[in-house]
Amino acid sequence: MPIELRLADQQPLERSDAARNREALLAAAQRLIDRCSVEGVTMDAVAHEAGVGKGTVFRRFESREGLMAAVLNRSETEWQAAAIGGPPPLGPGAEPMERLLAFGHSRLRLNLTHGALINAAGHAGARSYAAVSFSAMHVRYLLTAIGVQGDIPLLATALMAPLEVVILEQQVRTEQMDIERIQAGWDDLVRRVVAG
Amino acid sequence: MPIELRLADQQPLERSDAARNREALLAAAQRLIDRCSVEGVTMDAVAHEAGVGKGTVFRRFESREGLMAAVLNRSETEWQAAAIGGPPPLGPGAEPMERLLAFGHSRLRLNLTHGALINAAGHAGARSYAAVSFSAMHVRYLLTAIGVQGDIPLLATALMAPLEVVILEQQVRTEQMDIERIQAGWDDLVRRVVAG
DNA sequence: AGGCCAAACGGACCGCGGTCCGCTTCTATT
DNA sequence: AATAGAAGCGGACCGCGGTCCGTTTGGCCT
Repeated sequence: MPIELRLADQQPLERSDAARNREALLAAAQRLIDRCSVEGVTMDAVAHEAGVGKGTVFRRFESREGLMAAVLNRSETEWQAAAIGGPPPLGPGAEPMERLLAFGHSRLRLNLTHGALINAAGHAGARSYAAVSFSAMHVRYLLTAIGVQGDIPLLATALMAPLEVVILEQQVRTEQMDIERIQAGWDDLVRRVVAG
Repeated sequence: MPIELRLADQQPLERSDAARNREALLAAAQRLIDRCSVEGVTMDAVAHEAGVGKGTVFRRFESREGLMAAVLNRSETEWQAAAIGGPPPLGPGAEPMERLLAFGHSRLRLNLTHGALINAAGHAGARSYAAVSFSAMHVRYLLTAIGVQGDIPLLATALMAPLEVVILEQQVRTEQMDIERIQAGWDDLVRRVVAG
Protein backbone atom coordinates (compact mmCIF):
# COMPACT_ATOMS: atom_id res chain seq x y z
CA MET A 1 0.00 0.00 0.00
CA PRO A 2 1.72 3.19 -1.20
CA ILE A 3 1.67 5.80 1.54
CA GLU A 4 3.21 8.63 -0.56
CA LEU A 5 6.04 9.37 1.81
CA ARG A 6 7.02 12.63 0.17
CA LEU A 7 7.20 14.95 3.18
CA ALA A 8 5.43 18.27 2.84
CA ASP A 9 6.16 18.14 -0.88
CA GLN A 10 2.71 19.28 -1.83
CA GLN A 11 2.87 18.99 -5.65
CA PRO A 12 2.03 15.45 -6.80
CA LEU A 13 5.56 14.97 -8.17
CA GLU A 14 6.79 15.90 -11.64
CA ARG A 15 7.95 13.37 -14.14
CA SER A 16 11.53 13.77 -15.35
CA ASP A 17 10.62 14.41 -18.97
CA ALA A 18 8.11 17.00 -17.87
CA ALA A 19 10.74 18.81 -15.83
CA ARG A 20 13.19 18.70 -18.72
CA ASN A 21 10.57 20.14 -21.06
CA ARG A 22 9.68 22.91 -18.66
CA GLU A 23 13.28 24.05 -18.49
CA ALA A 24 13.64 23.78 -22.25
CA LEU A 25 10.50 25.86 -22.74
CA LEU A 26 11.57 28.60 -20.34
CA ALA A 27 14.99 28.78 -21.96
CA ALA A 28 13.45 28.83 -25.44
CA ALA A 29 11.03 31.57 -24.44
CA GLN A 30 13.84 33.66 -22.97
CA ARG A 31 15.92 33.19 -26.10
CA LEU A 32 13.07 34.23 -28.38
CA ILE A 33 12.22 37.23 -26.24
CA ASP A 34 15.82 38.39 -26.46
CA ARG A 35 15.89 37.81 -30.21
CA CYS A 36 12.56 39.30 -31.23
CA SER A 37 10.54 41.49 -28.87
CA VAL A 38 8.15 40.08 -26.29
CA GLU A 39 5.23 40.93 -28.57
CA GLY A 40 6.80 39.03 -31.46
CA VAL A 41 7.02 35.73 -29.60
CA THR A 42 4.33 33.24 -30.57
CA MET A 43 3.48 30.06 -28.71
CA ASP A 44 4.13 27.95 -31.82
CA ALA A 45 7.58 29.49 -32.08
CA VAL A 46 8.37 28.72 -28.46
CA ALA A 47 7.20 25.14 -28.88
CA HIS A 48 9.26 24.70 -32.02
CA GLU A 49 12.36 26.35 -30.50
CA ALA A 50 12.12 24.02 -27.52
CA GLY A 51 11.54 21.05 -29.81
CA VAL A 52 8.20 20.05 -28.27
CA GLY A 53 4.60 20.08 -29.37
CA LYS A 54 2.34 23.03 -28.83
CA GLY A 55 0.10 21.14 -26.46
CA THR A 56 3.03 20.67 -24.10
CA VAL A 57 3.53 24.40 -23.77
CA PHE A 58 -0.06 24.93 -22.72
CA ARG A 59 0.00 21.89 -20.44
CA ARG A 60 2.94 23.41 -18.55
CA PHE A 61 1.99 27.07 -18.47
CA GLU A 62 -1.75 27.22 -19.05
CA SER A 63 -1.62 30.21 -21.37
CA ARG A 64 0.64 32.71 -23.00
CA GLU A 65 0.28 34.92 -19.95
CA GLY A 66 1.27 32.01 -17.74
CA LEU A 67 4.42 31.38 -19.74
CA MET A 68 5.38 35.05 -19.65
CA ALA A 69 4.70 35.16 -15.93
CA ALA A 70 7.01 32.19 -15.44
CA VAL A 71 9.77 33.88 -17.42
CA LEU A 72 9.23 37.10 -15.50
CA ASN A 73 9.30 35.23 -12.23
CA ARG A 74 13.04 34.57 -12.43
CA SER A 75 14.21 38.19 -12.40
CA GLU A 76 11.40 39.12 -10.07
CA THR A 77 12.48 36.57 -7.46
CA GLU A 78 16.03 37.80 -7.65
CA TRP A 79 14.87 41.36 -7.14
CA GLN A 80 12.71 40.40 -4.19
CA ALA A 81 15.72 38.75 -2.57
CA ALA A 82 17.67 41.99 -2.98
CA ALA A 83 14.84 43.95 -1.37
CA ILE A 84 14.61 41.64 1.63
CA GLY A 85 18.20 40.61 2.19
CA GLY A 86 20.48 42.56 -0.11
CA PRO A 87 22.78 45.47 0.72
CA PRO A 88 21.42 48.86 1.85
CA PRO A 89 19.83 51.17 1.00
CA LEU A 90 17.43 48.70 -0.63
CA GLY A 91 18.06 45.91 1.85
CA PRO A 92 18.12 46.02 5.64
CA GLY A 93 20.63 48.23 7.39
CA ALA A 94 19.38 51.60 6.22
CA GLU A 95 16.64 53.69 7.80
CA PRO A 96 13.12 52.62 6.77
CA MET A 97 12.46 55.90 4.98
CA GLU A 98 15.66 55.55 3.01
CA ARG A 99 14.77 51.97 2.15
CA LEU A 100 11.31 52.99 1.01
CA LEU A 101 12.69 55.60 -1.36
CA ALA A 102 15.26 53.13 -2.71
CA PHE A 103 12.50 50.59 -3.15
CA GLY A 104 10.44 52.99 -5.22
CA HIS A 105 13.34 54.00 -7.43
CA SER A 106 14.29 50.41 -8.03
CA ARG A 107 10.73 49.37 -8.80
CA LEU A 108 10.25 52.31 -11.12
CA ARG A 109 13.31 51.34 -13.14
CA LEU A 110 12.31 47.71 -13.18
CA ASN A 111 8.76 48.39 -14.30
CA LEU A 112 10.05 50.50 -17.16
CA THR A 113 12.63 48.01 -18.40
CA HIS A 114 10.42 44.94 -17.98
CA GLY A 115 7.24 46.74 -18.97
CA ALA A 116 6.53 44.67 -22.06
CA LEU A 117 7.06 41.41 -20.21
CA ILE A 118 4.97 42.51 -17.24
CA ASN A 119 2.13 43.46 -19.56
CA ALA A 120 2.43 40.16 -21.40
CA ALA A 121 2.31 38.33 -18.09
CA GLY A 122 -0.97 40.08 -17.34
CA HIS A 123 -3.00 38.87 -14.41
CA ALA A 124 -2.17 35.22 -14.83
CA GLY A 125 -3.25 33.43 -11.72
CA ALA A 126 -1.31 33.26 -8.48
CA ARG A 127 2.08 34.16 -9.96
CA SER A 128 1.24 37.75 -10.79
CA TYR A 129 -0.66 38.19 -7.58
CA ALA A 130 2.40 37.02 -5.67
CA ALA A 131 4.48 39.73 -7.30
CA VAL A 132 1.97 42.44 -6.47
CA SER A 133 1.52 41.05 -3.03
CA PHE A 134 5.22 41.04 -2.26
CA SER A 135 5.61 44.71 -3.02
CA ALA A 136 2.48 45.55 -1.09
CA MET A 137 3.69 43.64 1.95
CA HIS A 138 7.11 45.19 1.85
CA VAL A 139 5.83 48.72 1.56
CA ARG A 140 3.33 48.10 4.35
CA TYR A 141 6.15 46.88 6.53
CA LEU A 142 8.30 49.90 5.78
CA LEU A 143 5.44 52.34 6.35
CA THR A 144 4.76 50.73 9.71
CA ALA A 145 8.45 50.87 10.60
CA ILE A 146 8.49 54.57 9.74
CA GLY A 147 5.60 55.02 12.11
CA VAL A 148 2.94 56.16 9.69
CA GLN A 149 -0.58 56.28 11.11
CA GLY A 150 -3.65 55.36 9.08
CA ASP A 151 -4.95 52.60 6.81
CA ILE A 152 -1.56 51.13 5.95
CA PRO A 153 -2.69 48.68 3.23
CA LEU A 154 -4.43 51.48 1.36
CA LEU A 155 -1.57 53.91 1.77
CA ALA A 156 0.79 51.25 0.44
CA THR A 157 -1.43 50.81 -2.59
CA ALA A 158 -1.54 54.56 -3.11
CA LEU A 159 2.25 54.67 -3.18
CA MET A 160 2.62 51.69 -5.49
CA ALA A 161 -0.11 52.71 -7.93
CA PRO A 162 1.82 55.54 -9.64
CA LEU A 163 4.61 53.03 -10.34
CA GLU A 164 2.33 50.73 -12.34
CA VAL A 165 3.46 50.06 -15.87
CA VAL A 166 0.36 51.63 -17.46
CA ILE A 167 0.93 54.89 -15.61
CA LEU A 168 4.66 55.04 -16.28
CA GLU A 169 4.24 54.30 -19.99
CA GLN A 170 1.65 57.05 -20.22
CA GLN A 171 4.00 59.52 -18.57
CA VAL A 172 7.17 58.55 -20.40
CA ARG A 173 5.81 57.69 -23.81
CA THR A 174 2.83 60.04 -24.26
CA GLU A 175 3.70 62.95 -22.01
CA GLN A 176 7.45 62.80 -22.62
CA MET A 177 8.36 63.19 -18.96
CA ASP A 178 11.87 62.17 -18.08
CA ILE A 179 12.58 59.60 -15.43
CA GLU A 180 14.33 61.90 -12.99
CA ARG A 181 11.23 64.04 -12.78
CA ILE A 182 8.96 61.07 -12.18
CA GLN A 183 11.31 59.80 -9.52
CA ALA A 184 11.46 63.17 -7.81
CA GLY A 185 7.69 63.35 -7.95
CA TRP A 186 7.40 59.99 -6.30
CA ASP A 187 9.78 61.01 -3.53
CA ASP A 188 7.62 64.08 -2.97
CA LEU A 189 4.52 61.92 -2.81
CA VAL A 190 6.11 59.65 -0.24
CA ARG A 191 7.11 62.59 1.91
CA ARG A 192 3.60 64.03 1.81
CA VAL A 193 2.01 60.71 2.66
CA VAL A 194 4.44 60.00 5.49
CA ALA A 195 4.14 63.50 6.91
CA GLY A 196 0.42 62.89 7.26
CA MET B 1 -12.70 73.71 -59.98
CA PRO B 2 -13.95 72.39 -56.64
CA ILE B 3 -12.64 74.49 -53.77
CA GLU B 4 -13.99 72.31 -50.98
CA LEU B 5 -15.93 75.04 -49.22
CA ARG B 6 -16.49 73.07 -46.02
CA LEU B 7 -15.44 75.64 -43.38
CA ALA B 8 -13.09 74.38 -40.70
CA ASP B 9 -14.76 71.00 -41.00
CA GLN B 10 -11.49 69.15 -40.80
CA GLN B 11 -12.65 65.55 -41.54
CA PRO B 12 -12.83 64.95 -45.29
CA LEU B 13 -16.60 64.42 -45.12
CA GLU B 14 -18.41 61.18 -44.38
CA ARG B 15 -20.62 59.48 -46.88
CA SER B 16 -24.23 58.98 -45.81
CA ASP B 17 -24.10 55.19 -45.90
CA ALA B 18 -20.92 55.27 -43.86
CA ALA B 19 -22.59 57.43 -41.22
CA ARG B 20 -25.62 55.15 -41.14
CA ASN B 21 -23.40 52.12 -40.72
CA ARG B 22 -21.41 53.73 -37.94
CA GLU B 23 -24.57 54.41 -35.96
CA ALA B 24 -25.88 50.91 -36.65
CA LEU B 25 -22.60 49.40 -35.48
CA LEU B 26 -22.47 51.41 -32.27
CA ALA B 27 -26.07 50.51 -31.49
CA ALA B 28 -25.45 46.86 -32.29
CA ALA B 29 -22.36 46.78 -30.11
CA GLN B 30 -24.24 48.39 -27.23
CA ARG B 31 -27.08 45.88 -27.62
CA LEU B 32 -24.72 42.91 -27.62
CA ILE B 33 -22.79 44.23 -24.66
CA ASP B 34 -26.02 44.53 -22.73
CA ARG B 35 -27.11 41.04 -23.78
CA CYS B 36 -23.89 39.11 -23.28
CA SER B 37 -20.96 40.56 -21.35
CA VAL B 38 -18.34 42.81 -22.91
CA GLU B 39 -15.97 39.84 -23.12
CA GLY B 40 -18.56 37.78 -24.98
CA VAL B 41 -18.98 40.22 -27.84
CA THR B 42 -17.16 39.22 -31.03
CA MET B 43 -16.55 41.44 -34.01
CA ASP B 44 -18.36 39.01 -36.31
CA ALA B 45 -21.37 39.16 -34.02
CA VAL B 46 -21.39 42.95 -34.07
CA ALA B 47 -21.11 42.99 -37.85
CA HIS B 48 -23.93 40.48 -38.21
CA GLU B 49 -26.14 42.27 -35.67
CA ALA B 50 -25.66 45.53 -37.54
CA GLY B 51 -26.28 43.79 -40.85
CA VAL B 52 -22.97 44.77 -42.42
CA GLY B 53 -19.80 42.99 -43.42
CA LYS B 54 -16.91 42.46 -41.05
CA GLY B 55 -14.59 44.65 -43.06
CA THR B 56 -16.88 47.60 -42.48
CA VAL B 57 -16.54 47.29 -38.73
CA PHE B 58 -12.77 47.46 -38.93
CA ARG B 59 -12.88 50.25 -41.50
CA ARG B 60 -14.92 52.37 -39.09
CA PHE B 61 -13.25 51.55 -35.78
CA GLU B 62 -9.81 50.21 -36.63
CA SER B 63 -9.89 47.44 -34.06
CA ARG B 64 -11.94 45.85 -31.34
CA GLU B 65 -10.39 48.27 -28.87
CA GLY B 66 -11.40 51.14 -31.11
CA LEU B 67 -15.00 49.99 -31.23
CA MET B 68 -15.15 49.57 -27.48
CA ALA B 69 -13.55 52.97 -27.00
CA ALA B 70 -16.24 54.49 -29.23
CA VAL B 71 -18.99 52.83 -27.20
CA LEU B 72 -17.36 53.95 -23.98
CA ASN B 73 -17.00 57.45 -25.30
CA ARG B 74 -20.72 58.15 -25.03
CA SER B 75 -21.07 57.74 -21.26
CA GLU B 76 -17.65 59.20 -20.75
CA THR B 77 -18.56 62.42 -22.56
CA GLU B 78 -21.70 62.75 -20.53
CA TRP B 79 -19.74 62.28 -17.32
CA GLN B 80 -17.17 64.87 -18.37
CA ALA B 81 -19.94 67.35 -18.99
CA ALA B 82 -21.24 66.75 -15.46
CA ALA B 83 -17.76 67.32 -14.05
CA ILE B 84 -17.27 70.59 -15.91
CA GLY B 85 -20.72 72.08 -15.92
CA GLY B 86 -23.07 69.97 -13.79
CA PRO B 87 -24.45 70.71 -10.33
CA PRO B 88 -22.21 70.82 -7.27
CA PRO B 89 -20.40 69.22 -5.56
CA LEU B 90 -19.04 67.66 -8.76
CA GLY B 91 -19.60 70.70 -10.92
CA PRO B 92 -18.70 74.33 -10.27
CA GLY B 93 -20.21 76.10 -7.28
CA ALA B 94 -18.61 74.07 -4.51
CA GLU B 95 -15.19 74.63 -2.96
CA PRO B 96 -12.34 73.11 -5.01
CA MET B 97 -11.47 70.62 -2.27
CA GLU B 98 -15.06 69.45 -2.10
CA ARG B 99 -15.17 69.13 -5.88
CA LEU B 100 -11.95 67.14 -5.90
CA LEU B 101 -13.30 64.65 -3.40
CA ALA B 102 -16.57 64.37 -5.31
CA PHE B 103 -14.60 63.85 -8.50
CA GLY B 104 -12.66 61.00 -6.98
CA HIS B 105 -15.75 59.27 -5.61
CA SER B 106 -17.52 59.57 -8.93
CA ARG B 107 -14.55 58.32 -10.91
CA LEU B 108 -14.07 55.40 -8.52
CA ARG B 109 -17.66 54.30 -8.98
CA LEU B 110 -17.49 54.75 -12.73
CA ASN B 111 -14.26 52.81 -13.09
CA LEU B 112 -15.74 49.93 -11.15
CA THR B 113 -19.01 49.74 -13.09
CA HIS B 114 -17.45 50.29 -16.51
CA GLY B 115 -14.30 48.35 -15.71
CA ALA B 116 -14.84 45.63 -18.30
CA LEU B 117 -15.55 48.15 -21.04
CA ILE B 118 -12.61 50.35 -20.07
CA ASN B 119 -10.31 47.35 -20.18
CA ALA B 120 -11.73 46.28 -23.54
CA ALA B 121 -11.17 49.81 -24.85
CA GLY B 122 -7.53 49.53 -23.86
CA HIS B 123 -5.15 52.17 -25.09
CA ALA B 124 -6.75 52.62 -28.47
CA GLY B 125 -5.28 55.72 -30.01
CA ALA B 126 -6.37 59.24 -29.26
CA ARG B 127 -9.77 58.34 -27.79
CA SER B 128 -8.45 56.71 -24.64
CA TYR B 129 -5.78 59.33 -24.25
CA ALA B 130 -8.46 62.00 -24.35
CA ALA B 131 -10.27 60.35 -21.47
CA VAL B 132 -7.14 60.09 -19.35
CA SER B 133 -6.15 63.57 -20.33
CA PHE B 134 -9.47 65.06 -19.30
CA SER B 135 -9.26 63.69 -15.78
CA ALA B 136 -5.65 64.74 -15.48
CA MET B 137 -6.46 68.27 -16.60
CA HIS B 138 -9.40 68.59 -14.29
CA VAL B 139 -7.50 67.37 -11.24
CA ARG B 140 -4.59 69.65 -12.06
CA TYR B 141 -6.98 72.56 -12.24
CA LEU B 142 -8.57 71.71 -8.91
CA LEU B 143 -5.21 71.19 -7.21
CA THR B 144 -4.09 74.59 -8.44
CA ALA B 145 -7.34 76.17 -7.26
CA ILE B 146 -6.83 74.64 -3.84
CA GLY B 147 -3.41 76.26 -3.78
CA VAL B 148 -1.26 73.15 -3.67
CA GLN B 149 2.46 73.77 -4.23
CA GLY B 150 4.67 71.36 -6.16
CA ASP B 151 4.78 69.45 -9.44
CA ILE B 152 1.05 69.61 -10.13
CA PRO B 153 0.95 67.22 -13.14
CA LEU B 154 2.73 64.55 -11.14
CA LEU B 155 0.62 65.06 -8.06
CA ALA B 156 -2.50 64.77 -10.21
CA THR B 157 -1.24 61.49 -11.61
CA ALA B 158 -0.48 60.25 -8.12
CA LEU B 159 -4.06 60.95 -7.10
CA MET B 160 -5.61 59.36 -10.18
CA ALA B 161 -3.40 56.26 -10.22
CA PRO B 162 -5.08 54.49 -7.27
CA LEU B 163 -8.40 54.87 -9.10
CA GLU B 164 -7.20 52.92 -12.16
CA VAL B 165 -9.29 49.90 -13.01
CA VAL B 166 -6.42 47.43 -12.48
CA ILE B 167 -5.82 48.69 -8.95
CA LEU B 168 -9.48 48.78 -8.00
CA GLU B 169 -10.16 45.29 -9.32
CA GLN B 170 -7.21 43.99 -7.35
CA GLN B 171 -8.51 45.57 -4.18
CA VAL B 172 -12.16 44.67 -4.59
CA ARG B 173 -11.86 41.27 -6.24
CA THR B 174 -8.70 39.78 -4.77
CA GLU B 175 -8.38 41.56 -1.45
CA GLN B 176 -12.09 41.79 -0.77
CA MET B 177 -11.99 45.40 0.35
CA ASP B 178 -15.31 47.17 0.37
CA ILE B 179 -15.85 50.34 -1.57
CA GLU B 180 -16.44 52.62 1.41
CA ARG B 181 -13.01 51.77 2.74
CA ILE B 182 -11.32 52.43 -0.57
CA GLN B 183 -13.16 55.72 -0.85
CA ALA B 184 -12.18 56.75 2.66
CA GLY B 185 -8.59 55.79 1.90
CA TRP B 186 -8.60 57.97 -1.18
CA ASP B 187 -9.98 60.93 0.78
CA ASP B 188 -7.17 60.43 3.27
CA LEU B 189 -4.61 60.35 0.47
CA VAL B 190 -5.97 63.60 -0.96
CA ARG B 191 -5.77 65.28 2.41
CA ARG B 192 -2.18 64.19 2.93
CA VAL B 193 -1.15 65.33 -0.54
CA VAL B 194 -2.92 68.66 -0.23
CA ALA B 195 -1.55 69.30 3.27
CA GLY B 196 1.93 69.01 1.79
C1' DA C 1 -30.51 61.92 -66.72
C1' DG C 2 -26.11 59.99 -67.22
C1' DG C 3 -21.52 59.00 -66.17
C1' DC C 4 -17.27 59.10 -63.52
C1' DC C 5 -14.52 57.77 -59.57
C1' DA C 6 -13.32 57.96 -54.88
C1' DA C 7 -15.09 55.96 -51.02
C1' DA C 8 -17.27 52.29 -48.91
C1' DC C 9 -18.54 47.48 -48.79
C1' DG C 10 -18.35 42.36 -47.86
C1' DG C 11 -16.59 38.16 -47.07
C1' DA C 12 -12.76 34.92 -48.15
C1' DC C 13 -8.56 34.46 -46.03
C1' DC C 14 -4.58 34.47 -42.51
C1' DG C 15 -2.06 33.92 -38.04
C1' DC C 16 -2.35 33.23 -33.33
C1' DG C 17 -4.04 31.62 -28.83
C1' DG C 18 -6.16 27.77 -27.00
C1' DT C 19 -8.44 22.89 -26.87
C1' DC C 20 -8.83 17.93 -27.61
C1' DC C 21 -7.87 13.27 -28.03
C1' DG C 22 -5.43 9.21 -29.62
C1' DC C 23 -0.64 7.73 -29.01
C1' DT C 24 3.80 7.36 -26.34
C1' DT C 25 6.74 7.20 -22.33
C1' DC C 26 7.99 7.15 -17.70
C1' DT C 27 7.77 4.98 -13.11
C1' DA C 28 6.15 2.09 -9.50
C1' DT C 29 5.32 -2.63 -8.39
C1' DT C 30 5.94 -7.55 -8.57
C1' DA D 1 12.57 -8.09 -16.54
C1' DA D 2 7.91 -7.67 -17.31
C1' DT D 3 3.81 -5.07 -16.92
C1' DA D 4 0.10 -1.90 -16.06
C1' DG D 5 -1.70 2.55 -16.10
C1' DA D 6 -1.15 7.20 -15.11
C1' DA D 7 1.10 11.22 -16.74
C1' DG D 8 2.81 13.37 -20.56
C1' DC D 9 3.03 14.33 -25.49
C1' DG D 10 1.96 16.27 -30.20
C1' DG D 11 -0.36 18.20 -33.74
C1' DA D 12 -4.93 18.55 -36.07
C1' DC D 13 -8.52 21.52 -35.16
C1' DC D 14 -11.42 25.67 -33.66
C1' DG D 15 -12.82 30.62 -32.96
C1' DC D 16 -11.53 35.20 -33.02
C1' DG D 17 -9.17 39.50 -34.35
C1' DG D 18 -7.46 41.56 -38.29
C1' DT D 19 -6.29 42.12 -43.53
C1' DC D 20 -7.05 42.28 -48.52
C1' DC D 21 -9.07 42.97 -52.75
C1' DG D 22 -12.64 42.58 -56.27
C1' DT D 23 -17.25 44.65 -56.38
C1' DT D 24 -20.80 48.10 -55.35
C1' DT D 25 -22.58 52.64 -54.19
C1' DG D 26 -23.23 57.41 -53.39
C1' DG D 27 -21.98 62.27 -54.59
C1' DC D 28 -20.70 65.61 -57.93
C1' DC D 29 -20.27 67.53 -62.42
C1' DT D 30 -21.86 68.01 -67.01
